[in-house]
Amino acid sequence: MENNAGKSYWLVKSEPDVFSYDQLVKDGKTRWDGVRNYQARNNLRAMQVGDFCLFYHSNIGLEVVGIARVQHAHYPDPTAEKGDWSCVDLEPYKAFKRPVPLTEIKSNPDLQNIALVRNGRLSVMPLAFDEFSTLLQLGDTQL
DNA sequence: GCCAACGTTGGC
DNA sequence: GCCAACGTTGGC
Repeated sequence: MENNAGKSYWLVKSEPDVFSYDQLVKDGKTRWDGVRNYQARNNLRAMQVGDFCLFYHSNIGLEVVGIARVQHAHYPDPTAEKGDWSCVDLEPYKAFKRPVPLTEIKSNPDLQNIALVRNGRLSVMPLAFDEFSTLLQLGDTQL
């Protein structure tokens, strides 16, 4: 494995009927825009190029389906007509061999602190390295 | 389709 | 600065 020192780990949500992980793979890259929540925005602003970002399907699927990577650090969100909003660019990194359902995350004692469990509404959230690793294991996937 | 949780707005 | 009302998100 390459040297991952200093990297941060994240999880982003997307409704797959709006934008799925498969679509990200097809497109090769996407602008993660439209975030209108300060906490989520601040998380976007903390992302650095090369950070890993788990991709969760909300509403439909309810599972973590893959890994994306920050391809471009934050810049002003061009879709924002007013206000101080940011976006980043993400690229696909690797699909999970096995999607990890929310039910499994909720029942795993090591994953009780992530915002997916604690605050169901936050769309961009940090993950501790241990949480990231646990999710990768559950997804039968390695970096 | 319902509703709980959360964030934002606006009156006072 | 408080808090009620409202809108949105997202699981169920």
